[in-house]
Amino acid sequence: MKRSKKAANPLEGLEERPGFLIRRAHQISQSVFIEECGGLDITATQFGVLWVLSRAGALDQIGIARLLGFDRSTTGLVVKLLEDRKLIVRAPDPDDRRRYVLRLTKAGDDLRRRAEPRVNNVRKRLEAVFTPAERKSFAKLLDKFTRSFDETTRVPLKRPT
Amino acid sequence: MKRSKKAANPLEGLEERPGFLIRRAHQISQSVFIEECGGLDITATQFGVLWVLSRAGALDQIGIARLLGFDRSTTGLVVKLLEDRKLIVRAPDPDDRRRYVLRLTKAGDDLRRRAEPRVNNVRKRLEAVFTPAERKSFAKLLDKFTRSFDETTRVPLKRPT
DNA sequence: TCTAATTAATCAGACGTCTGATGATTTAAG
DNA sequence: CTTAAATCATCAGACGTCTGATTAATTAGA
Repeated sequence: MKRSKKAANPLEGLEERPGFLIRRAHQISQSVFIEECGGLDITATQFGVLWVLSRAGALDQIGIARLLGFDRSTTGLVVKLLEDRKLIVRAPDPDDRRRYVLRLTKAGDDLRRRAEPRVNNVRKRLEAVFTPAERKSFAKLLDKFTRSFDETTRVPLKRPT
Repeated sequence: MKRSKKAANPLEGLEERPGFLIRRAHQISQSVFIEECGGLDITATQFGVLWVLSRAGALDQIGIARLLGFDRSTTGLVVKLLEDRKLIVRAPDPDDRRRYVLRLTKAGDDLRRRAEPRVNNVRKRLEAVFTPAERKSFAKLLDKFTRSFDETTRVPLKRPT
């Protein structure tokens, strides 16, 4: 009997590695977002900033980073992009001259409002592959996973519980 | 009774959005990888290429992309990087002049071998937050999720089952 | 008070990722 | 055989992401 040098599946075990699967899941969720929000010319990251500003009111860059778990540098770049597109405005904070206070403009809030239903659609599409029980379990496990590592990241998430 | 304009948690619901949690999980898994493999100067993506070449033997860029689910352009850039570092070599395929056949060099395989235990450690660390049952469930759900969307991605994964 | 640690923002540099386009080659259809 | 479609590689351009450094401002400690 011949011993085949390469097994039928040379990549055995790949589909069990959490790192690999998470990367793939992220790739998928990004592409569904782009698909759904294509016409609006907005990315998931950018929407996150608009969304958090509409929910939390005025914030500085670090505030946004803490709520969304973005890196400080990343946040700075995204904010600059949104400011250039006049979707947000920056004003120096009179009480702390290191800071700039960010707010949504009318255009920014309009875009956020138009995007919101599409973003909900993204969620629906992503969750559609699961049964209700699976959906719940998936969210719970992801939540546990991310919370467990929160403190080890450069920007620990500021969240309840 | 006062109705407060902003709830205690203005970001309610964020931690249930799969897109958000997946992004965060990816961020975490990347940073654990870097932490663990820091000294070796290799990223998860680069390791993926070394790993797949050691498992599947010689491949062209598209072959790698299909096995790992990388974009063609991404693969091209990563391959170039590894080639510059002399971890892989490219040779024109005599049977198809559009292709280049990629192989690990000795240095590339050495690096892969040194990285492997650390990569296993990454996995252990990521999974350590779960009970065995949760671990299994998490992998299963991620697998179902990624498989379900496979065909909608630019590079559908070539995998068994 | 004066210094030291902390914090906000920014920048340079590197890598990953995708889109859309192009050129070269191979394969399939007439 | 010749043309059209598919395939591989590559490039330009854009955005996201992180690291490490710097500058400016605030806060805490001696």
